[in-house]
Amino acid sequence: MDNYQGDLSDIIRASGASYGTCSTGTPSSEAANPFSRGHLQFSSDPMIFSCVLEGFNSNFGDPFSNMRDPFLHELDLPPSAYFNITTSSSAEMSSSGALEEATCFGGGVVAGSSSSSSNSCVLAQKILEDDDMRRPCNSILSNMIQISPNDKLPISPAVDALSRALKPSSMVISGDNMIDSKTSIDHCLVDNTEVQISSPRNPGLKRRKSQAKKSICVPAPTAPNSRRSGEVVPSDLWAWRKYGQKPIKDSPYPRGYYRCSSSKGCPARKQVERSRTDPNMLVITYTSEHNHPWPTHRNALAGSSRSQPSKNNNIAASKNEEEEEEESNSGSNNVNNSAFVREEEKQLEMDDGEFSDIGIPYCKPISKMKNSQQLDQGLLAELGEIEFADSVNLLSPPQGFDNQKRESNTLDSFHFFDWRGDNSTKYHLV
DNA sequence: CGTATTTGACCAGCGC
DNA sequence: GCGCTGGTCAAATACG
Repeated sequence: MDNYQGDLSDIIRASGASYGTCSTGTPSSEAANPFSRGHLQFSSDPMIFSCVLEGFNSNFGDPFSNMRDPFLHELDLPPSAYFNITTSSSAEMSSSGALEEATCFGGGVVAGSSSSSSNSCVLAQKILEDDDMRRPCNSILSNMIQISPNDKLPISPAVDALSRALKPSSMVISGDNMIDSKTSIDHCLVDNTEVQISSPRNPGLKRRKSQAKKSICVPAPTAPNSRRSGEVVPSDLWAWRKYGQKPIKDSPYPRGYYRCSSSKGCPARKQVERSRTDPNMLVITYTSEHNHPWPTHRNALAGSSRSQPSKNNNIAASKNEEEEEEESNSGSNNVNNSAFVREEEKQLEMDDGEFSDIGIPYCKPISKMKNSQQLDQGLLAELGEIEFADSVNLLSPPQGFDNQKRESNTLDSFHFFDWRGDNSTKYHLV
């Protein structure tokens, strides 16, 4: 059981602000490792994407269980390589409320197309197995690729390969042959887009003892998510309690220290600080592992951060966000879609007879779809801005947690990532 | 009143 | 050994 502590790397998240679809695949020959393979695929239509996760539990009954991304056959990836790719919209795209985002952990290939906009932003992270954690679900984010509009910087060999793989309608980011953990490239181009690579292995940051760390970089939410400081921290599935804040040398931004409050005595820590190079990005460093399963019931988060809105606050906050976004995005017409989603999710909730006891909003889990055919374009067109972010239901849970989760099945992923702000997705509430 | 956050103090690792 | 810096503790404070 300890071998599969839930962690960020256990998550697959896919979201589409406007339309999206996601399906899960069956175990392949690598079934022994439920995270052995997976990929996300975006269609050329910026409004539609799909994700296919291979090597996952077949309980989802996905008719596309045997589907494999053709790119998979072209890549020989070690099982220890993990990827996270996030594509987010440009300013123009976000102004219309559109966002594409996908995260794939667990090894394999991440494939997909960015939005049709030439200045779309892609954030990809290559995750390599940490020396200290030779387990499938414990990986270290060793590299980060951020693609943002910039046509001034020279292309580098490593991401030249990336750029070749990143086609307008289909892009593939593969593993070790692209960028390894020792990559020192800072910038390069992909389709006239700057690719910024940063590594958490900052020589200026000394390690306390020899703790394994995983660092990720996420867009900094813009909506206040913290009580006093105004600092905003994207929340995740775990409950974190802030226990300290320190100014960091050579950085104008302080670093916040958080410990897991989901379980008493959990050694998991995370540090949140703004990127020195891009204040719009947050660098989150996870230290140690959780010694407990994911919180399976809202009560398990009793000690969660106050900055994470409670159920009523969630609704209110979401409404406010929608209102704010509607105000800022004059072209957006998502109100009706939101209502539709609520009804849809209400029905799902009733069908499953769950979630009602915890009284919290949740993102529609992909596994609750009767089958992936429900994800056809027509339905998705109505779903509007729904985000398929229920990583827990989407993914096979970590080994050992499977039964527990099936029993409780009340795990809510609402807080897995609370990517608010101009370029973030929106949660739709029940 | 319970809980989360803030913040100064303290501790530990590392380089000189 | 000393100083610097990062990480943690815990009392004070704020919030619901």
